[in-house]
Amino acid sequence: MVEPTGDEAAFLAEYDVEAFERPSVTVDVVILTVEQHRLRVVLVQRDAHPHAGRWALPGGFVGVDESLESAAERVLRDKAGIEDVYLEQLYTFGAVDRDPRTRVITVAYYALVDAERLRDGMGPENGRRLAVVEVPWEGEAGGAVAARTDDDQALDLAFDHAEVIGLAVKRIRGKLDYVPIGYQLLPDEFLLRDLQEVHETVLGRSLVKHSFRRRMLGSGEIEPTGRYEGDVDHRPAEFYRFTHDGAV
Amino acid sequence: MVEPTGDEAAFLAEYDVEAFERPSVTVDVVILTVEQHRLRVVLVQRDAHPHAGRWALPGGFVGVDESLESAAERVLRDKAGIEDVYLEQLYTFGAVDRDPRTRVITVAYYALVDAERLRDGMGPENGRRLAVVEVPWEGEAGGAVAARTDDDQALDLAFDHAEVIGLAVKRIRGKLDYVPIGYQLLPDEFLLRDLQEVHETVLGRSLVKHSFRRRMLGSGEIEPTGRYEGDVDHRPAEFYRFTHDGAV
DNA sequence: TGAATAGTGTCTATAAGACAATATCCC
DNA sequence: GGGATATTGTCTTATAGACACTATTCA
Repeated sequence: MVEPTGDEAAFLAEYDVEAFERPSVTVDVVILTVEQHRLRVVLVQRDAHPHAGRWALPGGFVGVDESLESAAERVLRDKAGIEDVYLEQLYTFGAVDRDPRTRVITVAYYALVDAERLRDGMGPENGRRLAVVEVPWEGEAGGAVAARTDDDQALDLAFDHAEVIGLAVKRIRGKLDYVPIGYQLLPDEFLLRDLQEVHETVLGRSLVKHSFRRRMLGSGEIEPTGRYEGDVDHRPAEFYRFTHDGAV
Repeated sequence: MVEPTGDEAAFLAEYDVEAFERPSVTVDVVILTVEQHRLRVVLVQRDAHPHAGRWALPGGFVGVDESLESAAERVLRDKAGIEDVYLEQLYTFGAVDRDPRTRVITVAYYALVDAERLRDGMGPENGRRLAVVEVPWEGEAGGAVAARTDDDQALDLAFDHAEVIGLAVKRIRGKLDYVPIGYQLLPDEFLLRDLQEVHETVLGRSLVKHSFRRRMLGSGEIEPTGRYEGDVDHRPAEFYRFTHDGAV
């Protein structure tokens, strides 16, 4: 430890004039889920300028006494009413003019949530909705995506959020192949058919059933529960659960 | 466009009290290279508190009128004397206490550079050096790494930079398998032996020669030049170059 | 029995590791 | 020729797609 004066002087010397004016820092969260074979994202409608009326990712400013992850968790809790979900940092967007008001750097996170946990309060009457994500590119090409209503009406996205959501899609497409993240989008017990549907929806392409089963069962990431679906007019499928062994 | 007053009012309303005090934002760049079968990183010695004397990643504050990427390029130019290199954003570190002076959020980037371009001015007498990165984990497990001199002396790393460098190693280990980034660490023309050495050094494990050749040649990412090494006491190897076709 | 979906067998193609052979240079 | 490294051949194993077959439920 050194005397405060020296500390301060050294700090100011390093902190050059150009940087004296500080950018604002926000977090934006791409909350993704899969429902009805469609990839969906939570959007909130802006009521203030700029981009009033457009749809944006839930976000908020980062307080000086909270970590980035805490800020993202706060946004999830306050703006989407969910807690304890898979949450990862995505990318930090820092173009100078991305917010017309002032310089705002945003640290984007993405969350994966079981659709059942997002049911409540997601109607447009609350100024938020679960929009359909339309991905105009294949594989992991990347790029902006579009948001639509269930009736296929286009939703105007605010700021650079079309790019942010696009990057989240690209990221999870890449991760799906080697990290067991599919179970974040499903309830605790699920059918292999459901898991395959989630994978197909995220990847945007169909998968070969037998290969998919072989890989999932051979990975040790899932295990049969011994319980079977009922009330169907065909052979009932078995429920599986994630072991969480392969993930740790 | 709306009248400035309304704009300002709406902005302030959104910008709640907690966030009034803004964090500082910096960029830190993990400049990696491979030399003598060792992974290396550019470090600069701190002369001011905190962590005076310790070794840190080159970094700097982000100006309010420059993008994050521009800031990272400025750091590369000013603190390492290099330009036009492979540069990608790595992760944003935002723990509340990661800098004891004040709240500093840092956006980390990593750069991959051919060792030949880093030769000049990298002696410790300039307060910078090309340190050896020692990775204590296998595969993509991740975690902090250590920095050492060529004589195996440990170098104290400042702040959370051991974690930052570790994440950069994890990231490029993951990317190496499906993105042609090896050529960023080599001159324009190279031997397959050199490319394999770079891959082995980055991955921290040895590779099977025949399989490596098959994969690289079959990928279409590299092509033979027709030129061969000389002055060796064995069969000379052919030089190859990257096609840049597979990358675009 | 027929419709529908679950779950399995098997063949082929592809990619990687193991092992070995051949090629080319210098001494 | 002998030593050293480059380059190629071939066998085996593992994995994924293609295709087909069996299993189970309900109407």
